[in-house]
Amino acid sequence: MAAVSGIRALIKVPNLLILQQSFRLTLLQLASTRHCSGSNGPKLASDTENKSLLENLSLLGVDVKMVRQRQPGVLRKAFTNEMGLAQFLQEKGASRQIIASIVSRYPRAITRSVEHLEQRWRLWRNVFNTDAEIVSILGRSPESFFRSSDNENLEKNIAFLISLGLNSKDLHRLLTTAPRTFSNSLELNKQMVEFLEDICHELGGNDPEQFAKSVISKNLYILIRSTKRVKANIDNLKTFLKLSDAELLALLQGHGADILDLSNEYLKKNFKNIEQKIILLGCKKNDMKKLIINYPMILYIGPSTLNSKLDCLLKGGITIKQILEKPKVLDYSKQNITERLMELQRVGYDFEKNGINILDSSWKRFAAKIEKLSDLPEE
DNA sequence: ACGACCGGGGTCTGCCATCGCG
DNA sequence: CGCGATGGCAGACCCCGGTCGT
Repeated sequence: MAAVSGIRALIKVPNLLILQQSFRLTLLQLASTRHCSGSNGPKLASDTENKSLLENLSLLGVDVKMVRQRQPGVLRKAFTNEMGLAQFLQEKGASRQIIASIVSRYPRAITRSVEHLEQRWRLWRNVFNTDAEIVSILGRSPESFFRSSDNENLEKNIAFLISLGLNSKDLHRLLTTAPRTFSNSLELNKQMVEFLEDICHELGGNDPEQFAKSVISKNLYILIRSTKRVKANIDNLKTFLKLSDAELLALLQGHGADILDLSNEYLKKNFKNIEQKIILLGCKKNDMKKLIINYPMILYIGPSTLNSKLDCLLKGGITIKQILEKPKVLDYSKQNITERLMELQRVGYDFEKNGINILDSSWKRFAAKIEKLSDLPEE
């Protein structure tokens, strides 16, 4: 123990002095030289936290309690690069608060060298136009950027995704929406793509590559789901609805892609709920198939939300038959539906005569319509 | 001029489990 | 064993407007 404290003291003293004088650059260099030793010596002190590190983190405004809770091992490391990281991020335009928040939420970030960070940043910049975009994603999800230290893998991933035919706009949306995709191992991403291609093949599709690409661009989360989950959902859809191969393929290529990443239990639960609810409302079991094929996103809506939307529509004078014909009206929030129904009632809108398409339009169009109806003399 | 049809766009992490390695 | 890397999970919609046929 004594020997270890000695080593700690050697590191600690210069750090403190330099910090007090605010010579950040010097500290940075010091930090990176500390890195090079790559020693595992501190094993001896595996139960002790690095005091100078703790001090640095406090200076940066990091929530040390959170760090301790998330990745306690990081605090015991002798060699870290918190100041280098902080400076790096600051130069990219991150505020002090953002930096503190990033380190608090993903402490391992401070183990990356500046060279590593620069390389990784460059790779991300292949997809993003500005540093600010990247900073905003790091603020949102530090883990996505820092969890992997394998830059080569990242580079290969980007190349792989491009090779699938995804253009730069797709790539941009993908990395913005599901940044974790890029930290997956290349192998994992390949597995999902191959899985999708196999599905297409099995269902008699003639362009598996196009199919995979289409599913990915429609469901940007698909690559961060397990093939196990996606497979179970596909199997369940097929069984529940007794779909033919061609029907299933069409569903998956269309809006059905979105529901593949629901958790298996949630999908089942929602399916059962829809079935129960519409039977309660006097529909037949085979209305389900048409309903879901026409509007797969209904499976996305949880039981309480869906039921209250339906009740709301029914109470507003719309029939379940009309809803089955135009299920897309369920796309809108309950709030939105309620407000529209009130407006429509005010102007005496006749759903039986005019249908319910008015509910499936933008507010702008809706308001214009209402205005026109209000101006019209009552008959 | 109007409305039905249809597709697209936004948005999504933070935690735990497991494995391999030194 | 402890750590880093990686896989996997639960969570649970909403809104807009181009276009084309009439």
